[in-house]
Amino acid sequence: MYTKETAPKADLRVKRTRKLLWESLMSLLESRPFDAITVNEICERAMVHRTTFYKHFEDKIHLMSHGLQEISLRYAEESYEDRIRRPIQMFQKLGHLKQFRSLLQAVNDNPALKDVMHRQGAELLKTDLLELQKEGRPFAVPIEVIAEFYTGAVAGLGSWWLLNDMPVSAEQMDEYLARLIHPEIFFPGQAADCRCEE
Amino acid sequence: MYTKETAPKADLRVKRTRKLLWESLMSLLESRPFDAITVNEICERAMVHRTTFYKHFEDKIHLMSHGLQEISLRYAEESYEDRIRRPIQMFQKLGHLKQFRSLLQAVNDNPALKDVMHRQGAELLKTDLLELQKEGRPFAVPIEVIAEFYTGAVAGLGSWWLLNDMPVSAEQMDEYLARLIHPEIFFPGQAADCRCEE
DNA sequence: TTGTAAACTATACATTTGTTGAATTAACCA
DNA sequence: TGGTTAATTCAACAAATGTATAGTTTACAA
Repeated sequence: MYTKETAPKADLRVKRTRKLLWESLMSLLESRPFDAITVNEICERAMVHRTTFYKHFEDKIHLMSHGLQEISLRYAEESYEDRIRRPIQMFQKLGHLKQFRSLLQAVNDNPALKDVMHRQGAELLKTDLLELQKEGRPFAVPIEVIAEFYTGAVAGLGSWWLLNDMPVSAEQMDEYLARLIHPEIFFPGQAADCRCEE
Repeated sequence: MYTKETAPKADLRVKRTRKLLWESLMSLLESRPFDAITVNEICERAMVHRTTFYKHFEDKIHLMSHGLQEISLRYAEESYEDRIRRPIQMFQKLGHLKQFRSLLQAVNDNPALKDVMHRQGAELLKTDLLELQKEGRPFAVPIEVIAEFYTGAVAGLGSWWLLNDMPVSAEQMDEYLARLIHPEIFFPGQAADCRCEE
């Protein structure tokens, strides 16, 4: 593998090859589930030789992972509060962009891809929490534990929601989430709106 | 495939074949990760022809899934309260049985297997919650949503814990979990011990 | 005990995956 | 613009997966 994920000063050819492969995969996903797509097909449509593919990515999972990473960077530009409070809505907003509908579906019905997304989500959340901790917010539990807990919960919920064809609205899902999550987790001390008495 | 998962009146040969395949896989897992084990090897050690394997299971994931199912049936005999309140400890107790150590590890580093376990866990929890609901306990959120939320959270936490070589004790993990989980979820109304002020 | 249905074995095949080594092409930079 | 380097292509290979078909064995029950 020449350059793998990290491309310090990407050659024009490298950028083009990756772009073609990614677009090919996205286009194939519109008609077929991820598992039914072969590396060969991706390469044919991208007009890139199969050995070239393997010089960039270990397998199609890593191609997806690479693409998801880039999307998640864009996603990370949203405010922390929005990400925390309305994760399912954010998620859905992404899914509404036509280009991402089949992508989300693909991720959701492939455990390995779900795993990739889970990891990316947890890392993102962890850096956010670290930031808050530096600002002096007192967490009763290690932030790494919080990140894994919350990411797992949201991922589980989101996965179920997608798998069942979104039986309720994204707003409703976030509302459920707000009821299920302990306010102390993200806003320790200031939990005036604790729902215990509700 | 002759009989697949459901064996109404299992032939002696069927039972034997499956037992041999399962034991073979378990034994191989002690020396190699799941992904490094081939169907061929499982069959060689089990002294079962490869085509026979495929007549019982789609692939090695399904063989594992079948075995996990049986273990999870035994696990389900524990009390509801224990399962809910000390999931990580239960999990670990299982891992302490020598026969299950490598199994847990195998599940944890294969996303597809984690997914299988997640689904089994969620189903188990859902039936428990349904039971409680029938007894008149008022849930503020659909029990299916609770089940997915909690299963995801516990799975995320457990996975992280195993992946990082159990940096803290199982008791400590359950303690963290108790702090992170909103008491209202499982014990609505009776949340006298709400930790909001803590 | 014996017939039969089933479970199992055997052989052969098509696909996909991932790798290797050598030849070719094209981006870059001096 | 031309030389160099790195990316890409090409051909060939090994290993694993999964399937199809035909033949053999064996558990079970009549």
